[in-house]
Amino acid sequence: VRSRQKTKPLRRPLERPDEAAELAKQSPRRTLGGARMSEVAELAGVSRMTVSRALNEPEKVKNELRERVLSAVRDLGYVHNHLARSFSSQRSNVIGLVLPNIGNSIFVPTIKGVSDYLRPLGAHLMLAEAAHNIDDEERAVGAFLAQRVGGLILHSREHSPATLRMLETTCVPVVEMGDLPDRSLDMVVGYSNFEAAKAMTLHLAQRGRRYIALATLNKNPVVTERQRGFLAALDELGMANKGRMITVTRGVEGGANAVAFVAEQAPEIDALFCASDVSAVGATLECARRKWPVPERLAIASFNDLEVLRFLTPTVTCLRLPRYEIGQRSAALLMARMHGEEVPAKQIDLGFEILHRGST
Amino acid sequence: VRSRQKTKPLRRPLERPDEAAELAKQSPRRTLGGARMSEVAELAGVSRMTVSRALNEPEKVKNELRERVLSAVRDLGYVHNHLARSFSSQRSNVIGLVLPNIGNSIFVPTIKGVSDYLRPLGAHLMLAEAAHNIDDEERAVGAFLAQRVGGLILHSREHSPATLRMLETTCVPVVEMGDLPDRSLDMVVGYSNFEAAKAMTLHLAQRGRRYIALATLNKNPVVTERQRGFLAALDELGMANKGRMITVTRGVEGGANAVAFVAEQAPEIDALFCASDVSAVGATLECARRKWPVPERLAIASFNDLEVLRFLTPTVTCLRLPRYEIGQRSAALLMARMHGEEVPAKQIDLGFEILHRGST
DNA sequence: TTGTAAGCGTTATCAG
DNA sequence: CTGATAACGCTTACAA
Repeated sequence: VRSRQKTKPLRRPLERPDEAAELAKQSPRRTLGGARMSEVAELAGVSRMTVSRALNEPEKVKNELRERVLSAVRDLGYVHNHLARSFSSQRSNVIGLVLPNIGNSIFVPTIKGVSDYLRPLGAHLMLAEAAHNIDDEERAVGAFLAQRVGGLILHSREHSPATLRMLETTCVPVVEMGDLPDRSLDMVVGYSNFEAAKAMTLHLAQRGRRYIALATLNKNPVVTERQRGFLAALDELGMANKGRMITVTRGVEGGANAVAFVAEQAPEIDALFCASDVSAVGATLECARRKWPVPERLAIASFNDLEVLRFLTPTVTCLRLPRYEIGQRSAALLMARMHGEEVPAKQIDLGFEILHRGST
Repeated sequence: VRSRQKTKPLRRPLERPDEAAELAKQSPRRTLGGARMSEVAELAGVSRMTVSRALNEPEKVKNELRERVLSAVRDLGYVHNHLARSFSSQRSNVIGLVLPNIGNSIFVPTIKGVSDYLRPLGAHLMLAEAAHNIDDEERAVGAFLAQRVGGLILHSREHSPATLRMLETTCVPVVEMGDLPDRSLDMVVGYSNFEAAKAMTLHLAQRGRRYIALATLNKNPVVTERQRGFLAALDELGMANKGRMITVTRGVEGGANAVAFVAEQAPEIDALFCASDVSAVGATLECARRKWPVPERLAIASFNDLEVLRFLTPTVTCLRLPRYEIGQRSAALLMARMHGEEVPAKQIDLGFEILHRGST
């Protein structure tokens, strides 16, 4: 509780020392914080603007004054109010990241990539979830725009008309993480699910596999692209009628079930391409349980590069996807835009790599 | 670009239609967004306050007016400015979560728990990383306080003096996620690493294991507690001289190395308690590679309940830790505090559970 | 139930 | 390089 001097304080200062506690109980808690910039200015014997400059553009303030300001900041334990700054400057250093599912570890490297890029720039990250559906995304985007974030990263390809309208009218820079090539809002960073799936399918064929199965989750845009890539590869190989697509549930279990399906319903299949999160782990372990030699009886390939895959027996071939880099580059593009820089490429394809290992 | 009416506009409106683009190039991009509340008010033929009420406390506005306001909001594509709201009301609906390492999937359920709790309340989540060190935490906390978050969740036990001071002077509600019991800043949610480690060690002894090794990462407060629990159990069993503590590197590899260590340096060991992230996976796979029967040659227990553990051969015994619940409860406590509610328990022990499976 | 005026703490702008 | 002042867009407090 600090004393203020105002001619006519509408929000009067507290009179009694215990009044603070009472107030806190009555009304929602406040984010007051400690000293204000004007108090720092007073203590340092300068104007608020000099304090503001000393904090934001130190080089524009003479050494002596800057020292005095910074020491006043320390003495008062002043914490620069970025909320007021954003409000006043109409410019925010917070960005919003919308992910399909915060609970999916697959996105961890991406979040980390974003976070690592933002930190040294003094920017901050807000996280929201849009459970793989357009309306949730609309809510998340709306909430972020309400918070007046300086930029947005969306991990999705589809947006509701209302989302598009909001994005358009607010002119907030947006980066989409997603499949490439893509008709984009503005900037996109990602890799091609089509090309990646195709490349891995070709790899399996090249390793002598004749009957390849693709295991995916229920249809969604990403799954569709991977299926297209898979089919395109088979087509190119003249093996169109030898492919099979199966749908699995999420998790390790899904992969195990896929192997069970092969055993029971489609014994001709000699390669399983697991294009859904951790299913390759389940598939490999299930083969071990059934004492199926991998890759002789069933070759296994994974879409996602999980650390465990390197430690299974046999080690599992997978795609290395640029998940961390996607986070980094998205953040970089966004920050560049937010600082008004020219952004050269509008679509950045970060590619992928096949890590050939024991399972194929 | 919208027109404004001011008697003396310091920040003058744009005159030419292409001026916006020019401005955007010169100066950092702005978060302007579309219409303002006063424009909504004008269109609806009411005062700003009525718009504000219609948005924040709809029940306090007569039906007809509310309809008119909401329809004006739609027509203008107005997005409520929470930045200005927070600034004006000195109250924020954003909370900050500081994690030791955003890149560690272990924290995913916790983030998800926080996020799931906040979403229906219309609150938002900012994420920061404090690479297991006190100075980084200080920076993260400082940044969050600068953003005037309404509350803070810290995943750590130790704080720098400057952090403590900031927290104290700003009076922001804080929840710590961490070890229990703990001398806390304010509120703590977690489980006891000591008790969990002790319980699992007792379990291993009960399963007939005589020489138990504990594999941990390099010393940190959590590791220390787990080691204490391990030693306490051995002590209680009169097996104090039969225990062994080994340090491993992060990742699957660490667990594999632990098994190699047992094979080469300490063959008497018949149980390995992996108290560091995914090391139990590595240990189990390495035993398979060496054709060591588990649990006969080496029993394996894990501290963390990873999904894969249920699918390895044998399935791996582990602790179920309340990671998701910790996120939820932390958020719940924090929101309660932020709304000025009485918070009954200051320390919430969410306990743990031993999931007894094939590896022991 | 609705409206009026002051105020939140900073920065943009312009003058010195 | 520094300072005075208005403005940012909303909410609080109070009056009608």
